[in-house]
Amino acid sequence: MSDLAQLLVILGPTASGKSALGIELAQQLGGEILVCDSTQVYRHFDIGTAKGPPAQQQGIPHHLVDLIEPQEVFTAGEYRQRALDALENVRRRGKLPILTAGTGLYLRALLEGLADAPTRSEELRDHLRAKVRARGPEHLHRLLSRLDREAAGRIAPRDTQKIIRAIEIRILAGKAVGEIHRSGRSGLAGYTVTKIGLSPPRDRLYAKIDARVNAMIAAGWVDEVRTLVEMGVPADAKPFQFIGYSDLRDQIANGRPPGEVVGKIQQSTRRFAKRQITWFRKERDVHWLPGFGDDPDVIVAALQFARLSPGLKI
RNA sequence: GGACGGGUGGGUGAGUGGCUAAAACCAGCAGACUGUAAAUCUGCCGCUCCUUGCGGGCUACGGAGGUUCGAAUCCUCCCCCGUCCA
Repeated sequence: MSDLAQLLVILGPTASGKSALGIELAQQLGGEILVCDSTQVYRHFDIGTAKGPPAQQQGIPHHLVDLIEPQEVFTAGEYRQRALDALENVRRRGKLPILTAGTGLYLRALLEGLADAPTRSEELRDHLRAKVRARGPEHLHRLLSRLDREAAGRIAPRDTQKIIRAIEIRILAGKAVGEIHRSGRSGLAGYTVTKIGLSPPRDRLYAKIDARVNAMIAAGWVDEVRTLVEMGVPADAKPFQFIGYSDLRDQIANGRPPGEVVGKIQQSTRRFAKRQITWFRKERDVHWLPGFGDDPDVIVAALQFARLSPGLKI
């Protein structure tokens, strides 16, 4: 028991104040931040992914940010690997690791592990995607039915992305997805995990999101996008799929005012927040706090809860 | 004052007598998701009742009347909005 290190997780939808709370707790408890966010691992995509500028970080080290270049593809497996390393480093320094998590899949990959499935194969995927273009998504679903009936029953006929992954696993591993999943996965060992969830009221969260998008624009998001294009980041680079980036890029390319797409960006962000909420709802053992992470009451409550949790020596 | 065009569910917008609680899209809500996850996908979406059924009731297409077995759809009057002529 006393050998177990503590890991504090702060989870919640975008704009709920995870970073602010994380920094506050890190200061109070001697911690460092581990970011669990699929977008912040990309370098050069800063404003739109809400990376806190150094001034905001109060000297608290932030890990798992700016790991790769825009052209690279990142995965949950890769994240898990890097997060385990980062976690170990923080622990070794005797600091409290505080994970601020907005990407549910990555959080789960770290805490619960991933099944022993093959990594993605770009060649196979290109091939399968070509099939979809030629014959439609249903064709691919029928193919999956023949290869892995169980998976086909679970995946919607038009969910091409998940169908491709299932076929990929079946072909590369020679086994059905279900079989691989049933053989288990190994979660995070050696840590006592304490989870704090932020769940501000929906209407206030949405208002905050709208305001934050405006603030991002005011902070020079458009120039950031312009620079990315000038740097030669290809239009199909993964991070251009992140909310707002391709909208702004297209506006710039067409010589239209970026303000036109602000409403659309706010809306996409709200919908994204909703999906995060749905995901986190079923996360187990979360101590939910009904406000924003920079709300003094929430900070007090979070500190109190963190101090009570087992294994935390402060 | 006159001539046309139009007023449909939160929005846009189809629908010209029954197959219409009303297409489609958007928004919203709910959900799925073990290697692209800020991705990808699914369901619901007037109110209400229950014996949850291709079930019942109620309300609904600017307003009020009328025609009809039956009207968002036809007729009359009225009220708004747009364009044009005076």
